[in-house]
Amino acid sequence: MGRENKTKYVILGLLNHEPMSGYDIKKRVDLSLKMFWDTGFGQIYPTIKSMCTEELIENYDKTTNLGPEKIQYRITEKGKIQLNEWLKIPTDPINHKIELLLKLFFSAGTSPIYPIMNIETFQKDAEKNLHMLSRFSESLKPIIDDSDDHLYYYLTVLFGQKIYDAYSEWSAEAIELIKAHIESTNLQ
Amino acid sequence: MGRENKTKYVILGLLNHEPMSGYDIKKRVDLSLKMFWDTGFGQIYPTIKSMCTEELIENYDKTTNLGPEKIQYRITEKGKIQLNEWLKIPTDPINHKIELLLKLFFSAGTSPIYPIMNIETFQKDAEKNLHMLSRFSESLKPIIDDSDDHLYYYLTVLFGQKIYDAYSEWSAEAIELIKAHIESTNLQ
DNA sequence: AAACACTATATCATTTTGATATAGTGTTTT
DNA sequence: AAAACACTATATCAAAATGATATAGTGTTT
Repeated sequence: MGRENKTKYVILGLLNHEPMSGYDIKKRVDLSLKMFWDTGFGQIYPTIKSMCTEELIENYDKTTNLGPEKIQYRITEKGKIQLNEWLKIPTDPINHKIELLLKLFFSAGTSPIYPIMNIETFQKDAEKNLHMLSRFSESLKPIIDDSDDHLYYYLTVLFGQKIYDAYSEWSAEAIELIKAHIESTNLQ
Repeated sequence: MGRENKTKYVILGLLNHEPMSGYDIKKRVDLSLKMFWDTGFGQIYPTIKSMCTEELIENYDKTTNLGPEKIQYRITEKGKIQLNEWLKIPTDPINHKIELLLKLFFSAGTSPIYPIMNIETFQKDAEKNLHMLSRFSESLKPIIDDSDDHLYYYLTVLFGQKIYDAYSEWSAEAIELIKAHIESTNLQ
């Protein structure tokens, strides 16, 4: 999206922890970041290449021990500096892209059953996530002061809990308001 | 993005309400949708072109009355059908892109002042939005049953209130937890 | 041995982003 | 009156992101 490659920082952040291959990066993103960030191979592999020529990361070890050839990368000093610079600069406000609200906004004059169905699906998804997050939260809460890693990981989990809770609450209220609206317009 | 052009539905949705130019569409997006959807000229103008050849919208009136030439478009029957189809289909879960959390996740082992500063900025932005939204909310609440438009518009405002409230709450708790963590590690 | 699932890298078309170019109009400042 | 500025309006561009697909090896199950 013209200007700044954010995937670069995902790769720097992960490689700052331990050396990895492109495939490992994708797995780690899916496991730990997916709740607030996602990226695919189509972005990871080309970015790795350009980061190598920029010397932010470097080829580490071609572990031809087992399975398909795996190219391991590690962060360089230059890469560490760039990561730390990024951590210090202010962050732009979130740019929300919420297709459900776009649909809702354009749903005036149509049957309310589709908005309601869409909101219900949205609510179910939120509750599924809340369920999963509460397990994470319970296991992390007692150990947040053991290390920075635990604390910051917990903060991302807490964020997830807050927003999915907000989504769930909104869904319930929205459905109620739509149903009340149907009643009210039927009475007229 | 491969696959489906969402901007198409933004244009269909807005033109379904009234005929507009590309510039008008951008203005309307900035005014009404920006909280949950944004798009720029670089997407609007090319999409308008392809939608014209697909006959989803059509050139309406070149109002050469005053100011620069303005090209007005209106939705076609085919466009209305496609909009309604889209409103009926289930919506994919939100794909969050929250750079603040990405930074936080990678902030272990660094000075906590930058995470705290970033969270404070985030909280201030949330509270600014809450302020603005409460004004919208107060004026919309009494008239939600007057029309579908009002109801659905109110629901998007309510959504904004719920999430910015969640953001604000999380920010306060996150800062507290980071500060407590600093204390706790200093004591050891 | 065929089918399937998984690891691993890579590429592609399309969409999105954010910036910039161009040009006319209307208002304010010097 | 000229210059500076703000706004309307359309358009294009490079870079980044998305989501799909291609390719190929490995290991397990049918």
